[in-house]
Amino acid sequence: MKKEEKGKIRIVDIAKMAGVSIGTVDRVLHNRPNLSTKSREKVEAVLKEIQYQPNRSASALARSKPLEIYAFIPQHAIGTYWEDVIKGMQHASGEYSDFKVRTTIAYYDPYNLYAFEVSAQQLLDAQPDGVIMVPTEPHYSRKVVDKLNEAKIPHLFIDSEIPAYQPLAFFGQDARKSGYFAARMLMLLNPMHEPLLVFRKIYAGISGSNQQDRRQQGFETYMTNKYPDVPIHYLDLPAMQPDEDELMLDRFFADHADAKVGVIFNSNAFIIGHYLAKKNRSDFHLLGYDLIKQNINLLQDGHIDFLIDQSPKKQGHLCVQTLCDYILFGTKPAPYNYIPIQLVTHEILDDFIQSEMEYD
Amino acid sequence: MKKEEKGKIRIVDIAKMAGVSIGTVDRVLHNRPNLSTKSREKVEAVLKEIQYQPNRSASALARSKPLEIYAFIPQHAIGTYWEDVIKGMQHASGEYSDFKVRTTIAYYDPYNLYAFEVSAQQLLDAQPDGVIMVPTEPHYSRKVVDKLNEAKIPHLFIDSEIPAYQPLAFFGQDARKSGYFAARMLMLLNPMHEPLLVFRKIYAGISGSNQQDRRQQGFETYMTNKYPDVPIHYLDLPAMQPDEDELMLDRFFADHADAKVGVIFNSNAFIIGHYLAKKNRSDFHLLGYDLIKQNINLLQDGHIDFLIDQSPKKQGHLCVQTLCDYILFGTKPAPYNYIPIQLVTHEILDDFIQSEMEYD
DNA sequence: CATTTTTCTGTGTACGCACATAAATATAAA
DNA sequence: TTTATATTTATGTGCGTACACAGAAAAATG
Repeated sequence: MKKEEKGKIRIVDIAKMAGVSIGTVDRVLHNRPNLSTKSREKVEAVLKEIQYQPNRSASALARSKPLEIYAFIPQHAIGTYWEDVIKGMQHASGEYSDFKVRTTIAYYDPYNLYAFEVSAQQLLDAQPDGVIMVPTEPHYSRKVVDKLNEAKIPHLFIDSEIPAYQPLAFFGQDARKSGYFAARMLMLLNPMHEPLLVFRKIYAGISGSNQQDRRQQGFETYMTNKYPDVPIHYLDLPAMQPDEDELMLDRFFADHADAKVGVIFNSNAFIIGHYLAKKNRSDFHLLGYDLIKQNINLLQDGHIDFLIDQSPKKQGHLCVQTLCDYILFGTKPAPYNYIPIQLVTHEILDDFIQSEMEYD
Repeated sequence: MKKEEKGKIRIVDIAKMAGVSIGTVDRVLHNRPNLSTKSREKVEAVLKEIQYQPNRSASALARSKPLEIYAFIPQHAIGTYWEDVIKGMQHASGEYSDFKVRTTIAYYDPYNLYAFEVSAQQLLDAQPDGVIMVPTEPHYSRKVVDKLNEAKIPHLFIDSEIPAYQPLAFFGQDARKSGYFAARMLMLLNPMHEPLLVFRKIYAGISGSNQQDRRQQGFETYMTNKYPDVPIHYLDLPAMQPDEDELMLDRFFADHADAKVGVIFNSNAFIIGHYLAKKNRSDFHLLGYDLIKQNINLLQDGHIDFLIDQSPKKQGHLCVQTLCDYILFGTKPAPYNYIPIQLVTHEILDDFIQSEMEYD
């Protein structure tokens, strides 16, 4: 970090050292065609000795075509968590606008195979320079990933990981660990070791997200290890019509009147929170995920005790930034980028909100 | 965020619109001398209509003199918290190296007025373009701030705030809130409402940092409001020679054998943690601050339950970034930038460490 | 074998945009 | 009108990119 300061090596310097012209050096750097093996070797020899760091400003200034980044995101998400992820992406895109970066959001329907494939094809037809995608159902995602690999389009996974598919990098939380941690926090709210309630959201019979399932697994691991005797009761909310929810919740709470603590492993905590507020149950403690508006309100009112934040805007931002740095400057990212598991209570909520505003 | 995309307005465009040459526009933008009132007005009129966003790459490329940022930091801090702050600064500096930014760390002795003034004068003599400083004792800091204002050198405060001095911006945690939150977390570990122990570190009779005091205030506010009947016992460790510590701790713990929970409002939790480890007291719960190496080890061993993280590297990074953006591009920062209060346990520690590595 | 055409390789250079200074012009003072 | 000063214009610089072009080598044609 100190060496380059003074005598920054420029591309002309390399050309001089290698005894070729700058155009030739450029060909090596971007491995473009039309150059002989000898001159390639000469340049590569020089590059090995000095480690060349191109001037990003000059590079940006000179680039002619814009860099097209596509984000492939589940569409059912308007007004929710994904909205913040997208904001973060757009913010990064704005910061890189001098670098001629253009970010496009492409939505897909994760519950409709046919529609999904159509969207995926549209994505590929656009011939983007890089793709950020949220892998949902592994089988669906596989096809897209294969085609991206075939077209040699670098791609990142965000939110949910499928290690076998080997994207350029993954950004998101370690879901199991987060569930494990959630269990510990819940048990702090439950010193009398009363039963725990777990609420789940089921969309059209499908679990919805890998993340939800993995968090639950982590939670169960903790409970099995540390508190095997604490009973856990589950309620699946189909949540097609909210009025049904209330009936189900009435019954569930009546059946487990001794429970004082509950958890839901997605951003729908507000459904339970609203119910608690309506029924004036201030004795019940709830842990949920994500600082979406409805959850925030309930956290402030005291109907949600803990929210685990995932810094969605930061995630979106990091993805765009990482992908651009890779494509433009060859910066290799870490394969796994785990976002810290952040516990938010009403006391410290404001600082989290303000901090994420950084990416607006 | 969409408008500029297509027809980015350049400085020549402005010149054309205003009917002057680019040099004249440049004078207005950087308010340099030697231009008539009429042409200034003409250009300003145009600038008001369109909102000009200079191309940062071109700007960086063209700048001739480097931008000198100085960070003014307490020196007793080697091997501790400040080290990470500095790493974050250097990382940002590296990222901005194409923008010809140079960051220099200047240390001062916060416990020696004379030495402090000498350091401050050296800082001012260097005529930096911007300064990041940690205000310690208000009276000491005042003089430096006054001189910086006089020389019109923009400056930020990091870590500790003195609102009356009105720096360009503040970066750090809301210390009172953090203490308030710490109290809540402690009480979760203390369901039987046993007495609380508070450990303090006193350097040469001086409290050390504003932050420590403010955290304690927040803590006491919470306890007074919510648990006025829980006794709190204080121990001040002069901590000049560690062997004395042990004797004091022996006595303190003996006097308050019923206490199961303790807190220390600075990064010296490891002192208590080491003691607990040595005495094999695994029943005692401890909350401390900062992910410094010694604390991390004890968190992993289970001798510290909670650490509150301040993202020191991120803070350092943000400061340099903010200051550069302000000086180079006139981006006005928010006056208060509160870093989220992050609760770290051994379960989720790794993700925090990895996340901060982003700034290495 | 000489000559033309095609393919390959490498060179030169305009361009992107803001900045800064030298040169040129206009204006005022002498 | 000359000299000094104020104001504006013209131009070169920073550095990497990408393309047009020149030159050389190889292949094809007569």
